[in-house]
Amino acid sequence: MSDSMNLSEELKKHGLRKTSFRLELLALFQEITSSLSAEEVKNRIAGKTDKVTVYRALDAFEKSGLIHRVPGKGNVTRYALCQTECGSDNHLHNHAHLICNVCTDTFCIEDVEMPVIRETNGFNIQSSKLILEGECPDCQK
Amino acid sequence: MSDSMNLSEELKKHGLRKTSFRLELLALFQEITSSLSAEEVKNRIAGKTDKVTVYRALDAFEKSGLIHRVPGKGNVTRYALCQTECGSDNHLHNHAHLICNVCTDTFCIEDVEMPVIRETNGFNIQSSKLILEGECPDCQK
DNA sequence: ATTAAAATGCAATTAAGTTGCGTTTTATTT
DNA sequence: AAATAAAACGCAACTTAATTGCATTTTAAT
Repeated sequence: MSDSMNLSEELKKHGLRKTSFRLELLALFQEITSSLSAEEVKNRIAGKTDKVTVYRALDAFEKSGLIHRVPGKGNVTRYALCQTECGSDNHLHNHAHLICNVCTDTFCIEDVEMPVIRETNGFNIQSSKLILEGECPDCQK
Repeated sequence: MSDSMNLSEELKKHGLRKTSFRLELLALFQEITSSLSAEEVKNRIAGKTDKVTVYRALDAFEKSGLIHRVPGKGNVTRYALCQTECGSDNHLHNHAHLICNVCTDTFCIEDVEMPVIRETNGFNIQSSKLILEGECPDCQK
């Protein structure tokens, strides 16, 4: 999405209402380069917000095409901002993900070429993810 | 692992004791072509086995190199038999996974070529997974 | 100013997985 | 075959992530 569009317009465009929490949430996703779990969101938002509100906002953001789920370590759901223009209908994320084995953060990257597979072993393939696990620059130091 | 080796020998080779539950568990993994969650294991084992026993057996099987974690839908851990010869030290699974969007089962496949990436964006990569989501042959019908 | 839908907060609940601990079973040694 | 130590098991309780129901508040449109 364009940088010229502000947070309120961005929410509105995706059919979401402008509340102080959701403005802060969108700003948070825009400023990070990686991804966030519900708990991390809760910890990074100023003021006390109920966890249910966080979960519901993440659901709403995902459904409306603002953020998408990314793979991660452990059984916690992580989300990252959609780099491409997504909507509730088109929401495709065939890109690579880098997971750091040390800090467990997940980064989306668009510049690693994805293998294109439409069919294999009788499966018809609708989407692909490439997951690369290793050490992120910060954790190598 | 060779088919000529029976279940007891297989367990012993991996430093695990022969119990009726673990024999049944190993047989179960050998007969399925896809993967299992802890709950699915519990449901498919004859007789009542405590869930803690299932979780501990899955941990032990994984650590000893009999099974490995596979990616799946939702936040549940799934396991599949190791196709290659694994041990507690060497336990590498850089292969592709097929996840069915309908039945949510995950299949490991060795015949899809994996991209080889050693380094990107400052990350050094230690392992790779390719996840292909679509519809399995059974669910297409 | 009115109003309906959306968003929030609180309490309670579910689901997956874990921990502690006492008992049973296995495999090894005598 | 008996003794023994480690491994495996079962039960109860607990933790963590996420969900549901419901009443209240806020937003945006009329």
